[in-house]
Amino acid sequence: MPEALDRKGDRALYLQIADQLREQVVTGKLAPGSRLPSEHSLMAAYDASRDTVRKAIGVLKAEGRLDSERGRGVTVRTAPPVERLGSDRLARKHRKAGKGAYLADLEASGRTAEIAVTVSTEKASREVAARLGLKAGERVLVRSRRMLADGQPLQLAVSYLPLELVKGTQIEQHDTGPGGTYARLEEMGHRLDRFEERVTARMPSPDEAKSLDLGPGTPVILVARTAYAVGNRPVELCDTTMAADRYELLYEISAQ
Amino acid sequence: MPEALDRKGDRALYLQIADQLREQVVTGKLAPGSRLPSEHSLMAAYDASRDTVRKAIGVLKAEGRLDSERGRGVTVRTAPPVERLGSDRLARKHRKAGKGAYLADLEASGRTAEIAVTVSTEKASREVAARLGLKAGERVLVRSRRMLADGQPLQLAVSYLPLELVKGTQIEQHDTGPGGTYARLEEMGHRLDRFEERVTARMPSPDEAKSLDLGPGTPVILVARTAYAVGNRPVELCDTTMAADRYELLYEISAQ
DNA sequence: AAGTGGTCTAGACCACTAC
DNA sequence: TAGTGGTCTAGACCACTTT
Repeated sequence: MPEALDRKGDRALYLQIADQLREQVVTGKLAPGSRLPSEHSLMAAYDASRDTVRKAIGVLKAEGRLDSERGRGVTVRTAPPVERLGSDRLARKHRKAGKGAYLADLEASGRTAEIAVTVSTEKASREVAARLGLKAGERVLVRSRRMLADGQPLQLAVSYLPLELVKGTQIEQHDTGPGGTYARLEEMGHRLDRFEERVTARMPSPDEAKSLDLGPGTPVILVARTAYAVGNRPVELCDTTMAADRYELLYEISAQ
Repeated sequence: MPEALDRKGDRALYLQIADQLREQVVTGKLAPGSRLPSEHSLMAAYDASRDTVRKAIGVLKAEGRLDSERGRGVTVRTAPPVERLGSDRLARKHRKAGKGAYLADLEASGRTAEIAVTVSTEKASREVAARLGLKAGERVLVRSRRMLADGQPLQLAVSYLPLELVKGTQIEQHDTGPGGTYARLEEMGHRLDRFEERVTARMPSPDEAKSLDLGPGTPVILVARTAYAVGNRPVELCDTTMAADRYELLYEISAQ
């Protein structure tokens, strides 16, 4: 089955083996969910040492193509279902009456959704202060959320609001009520005008990987949102960390 | 310097070493650009084998925190400059007269920019046909670009346009002229209405890593854009692949 | 009990960089 | 030339899953 390896050339043995395995994965010859031959078989098939075979497998794990489990073997990773997150999710008219948009959308698609919330206050870091237009050291309300769908974690979100703005309001509670934080802000007279989202991606820290249950080779998408009230005052930040293989963000842009 | 390792516990030695090195990197005790002790020194410091030390370093390379070069040593990766890509880059009024927006923006910031373009025609794949509202097998014009700034590759972009729409126009040329493809389309009567961008991220293929000159542990951001003319007809696709550590996308969203 | 992947060691040779 | 990281091997023990 394996093609011949070039043992004299420049390209490392383990990279050549990785190339051959990758080829079989991307062409579907090794179907998603199927098992690879054991390390022992691959050693024999390629006449290579165990370390060399393991290194080849490690390359494909780092690319997010393979998973391995002790005692079970190495399998081709299956693509998880993808959430499409439209930019209209922030529109006023889409603010769900009953629960937050996250819960409503997911349960509409027939899945169980959970959110774990912790609320606290702290002094604004230099970065948070700058983004909210506060003086460093002013206090902010911090709402941390971990969202799950069907038991699987999908995203982590941390919101920051000027404490002076939200003290004594329902935004300090675990449940911010129908329509969520944004609905409460508007009721208080802070009519929202626009949102700004900055998007990038990177590899997760071990903590993030654990709490999002990320496989190796899975990056995270970072969305840093600022909500501006009419008059251009920033009233909320929301930094979201999501599993890149489980999300697709959709933005509409006018040509004007 | 190194703290004691737990040689009995559950956590693997190489992970404990990785933890200690990571701590030094994130706190800045090991500054960006600085060199780590050699593998030999680390072996002695931690009383571990070379493979174990190398595995610890490998963990941090996969996280995008360290780089290594044969003969030179292991260094803390320095953050590259970040391009901010605003969604207003697509607005009609921002269409630069002289050259494409990419070149104009970069040279305005005092850097040298290059684009390598190849143009061809091919039969639309099932996916491209679906996105462009064509029948599978209809021909499309394919424009592939590789953009560099100061010699460093920043992004790869592939555009697809219905051939029937652009046959015999300047869009088939390497240089599409002032204002680029979108300006030509509008001159031809296809007034643009809106763009849709779908954003996600994943680890690069080896080919992508090579042509974007990506270090290990650096994901790519994928932006799949569809340009719609008035009347909701899709007239162009543009799929962009960019180095995640060199880009930040900025979107403005109305609260309405 | 047998088979799987996970960790760790020791040693060898090589290619590259810096001096 | 000395020192660095890159590759490859061989063998050992362990933790876990499957049968």
